[in-house]
Amino acid sequence: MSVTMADVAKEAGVDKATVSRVLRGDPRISSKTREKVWEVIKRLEYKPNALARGLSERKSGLISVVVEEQQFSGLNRFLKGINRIMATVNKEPIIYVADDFEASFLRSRFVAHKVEGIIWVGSPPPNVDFPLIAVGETIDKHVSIVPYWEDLAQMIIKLADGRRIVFAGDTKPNRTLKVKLEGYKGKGKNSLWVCDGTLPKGIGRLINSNCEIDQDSGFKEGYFRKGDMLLLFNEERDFAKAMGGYCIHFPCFEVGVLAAKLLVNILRHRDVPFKNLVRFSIE
Amino acid sequence: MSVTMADVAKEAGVDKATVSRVLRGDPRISSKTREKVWEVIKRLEYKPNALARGLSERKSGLISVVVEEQQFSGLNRFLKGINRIMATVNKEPIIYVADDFEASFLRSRFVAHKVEGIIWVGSPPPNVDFPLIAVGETIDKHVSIVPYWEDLAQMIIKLADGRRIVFAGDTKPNRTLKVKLEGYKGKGKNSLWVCDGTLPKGIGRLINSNCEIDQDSGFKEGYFRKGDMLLLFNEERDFAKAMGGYCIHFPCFEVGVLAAKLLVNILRHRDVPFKNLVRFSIE
DNA sequence: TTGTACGCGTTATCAT
DNA sequence: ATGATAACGCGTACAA
Repeated sequence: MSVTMADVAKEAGVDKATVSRVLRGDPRISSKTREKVWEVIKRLEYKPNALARGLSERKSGLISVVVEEQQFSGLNRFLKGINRIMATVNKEPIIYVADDFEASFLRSRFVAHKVEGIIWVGSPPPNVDFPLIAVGETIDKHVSIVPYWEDLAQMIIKLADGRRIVFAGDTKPNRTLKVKLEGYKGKGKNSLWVCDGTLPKGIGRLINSNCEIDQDSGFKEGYFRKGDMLLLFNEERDFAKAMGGYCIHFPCFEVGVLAAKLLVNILRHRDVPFKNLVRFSIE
Repeated sequence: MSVTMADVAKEAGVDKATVSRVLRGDPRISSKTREKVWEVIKRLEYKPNALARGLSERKSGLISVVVEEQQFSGLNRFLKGINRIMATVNKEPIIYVADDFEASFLRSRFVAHKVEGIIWVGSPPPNVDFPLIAVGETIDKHVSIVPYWEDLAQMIIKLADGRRIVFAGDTKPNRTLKVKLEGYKGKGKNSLWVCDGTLPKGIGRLINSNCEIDQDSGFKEGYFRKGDMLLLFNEERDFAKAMGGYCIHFPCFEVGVLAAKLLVNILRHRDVPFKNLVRFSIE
């Protein structure tokens, strides 16, 4: 049996209500009793029961983080960002990596636990009746955090400067980015190439730069020419560097912090910007 | 105001207690009232309040997942595994990526929320008074899931067969693995080499296999020879393949499932194996 | 088979 | 400035 408010009250010789007031920093409590109560609280190592508090206050101190996209790399940094903020406001994040789950299932869980708000990475279902931060897509009627794809595409195009753009590595560009890059015309045709599975032949020559390029490769797929621009993502920075390519970086931690802050502000009924763009960087 | 048990009771013309019993599958309820009650429950979309239930039952339906190691790649798969199991037993995982947090802080949160158990990736503090599954290290008096480093080291050594072992890529081998590999002696000295930052010169030649190896490189660091064995981790499988190296794979999803199952069994007071080894695979 | 009444640990509304 | 008491929503021993 853990120590309750009643225990503290009895030990301090006051009423439960007084303990509650001390705990919540009620100003109209004499500093004498306040000190006495705090002393007992610490001595008995009393910790308020969040369930009882929640039941009484009609809020749980729980928020939920739903991550749809299994491929979301940098999840640890993202969650760390969320933790960083939520810890300061005494809210615990319940996590769901949800490729598997029906929206209705999740909803019933959230309703049951009186979750106060949701951070949803991916496409939240329509008509969510919780405070919601959507990460990744712009959602009508919800605050959203969206990668600034347009900006990224333009950075890439500018950097490419006519060279063929080649994506390699385990993380591939998503559909949105590919669409944004569709307009790009480098020299020759096939000015954008997303490798799947294996690295293009010839890519090693970037490193051994004294070698000649395959004469027959041209702009054909399957061959990497020295003039091509190589692009990788987050985790493969070492390879990008080693191969003289570029690495696209998405600030997952910062986005986690932002999402958490936005949600906290919503819970406090403050105004928040509806659409929040996050810039990539290219290194 | 959400619909409560009392609402259901009134609507169905029975007592709250009866509704509660129906909900909990109490066998001594007439099938007639049971059906009636279920009908109302569904019609009103009644969802039991987890806070009230928890307060009454003295358990919250919450467990916690603490991930210490910021570098833990495959976190999404791991969490997905945990979700998969926990969803079947109606437990919600609270997540903490905890490099930042004091153990005492975490403890107070867990006590407050009446967390039923913890899955801790990394090194849990001593004297945790929660049911605990430790992932990554063997902890006295706690059930643990540990990577089978010994086995991995031996697989690597066997595969290397005298070749120099070279780790490249953004994910590096940890201390434990390096220690296990210390005994390995390949041809020449420096038979193990962990690249940091940039890829070794010469690595590209693996792909362009018609090139000659740098004559002056020998076993010196900074140069990759054709005879070397290249090793990468999880996310960099494409590169490993492309470069004729190997990729070490740790089954994060399965470990998540295992951790969750073990914890559930502990909560049900079943016997569980104390030390659970998880094998790597090399592809 | 079902209803009554109390307890779970807080917060909030009255009093005093 | 503080105490008494009624919610909050559910489970359960006891009674019927």
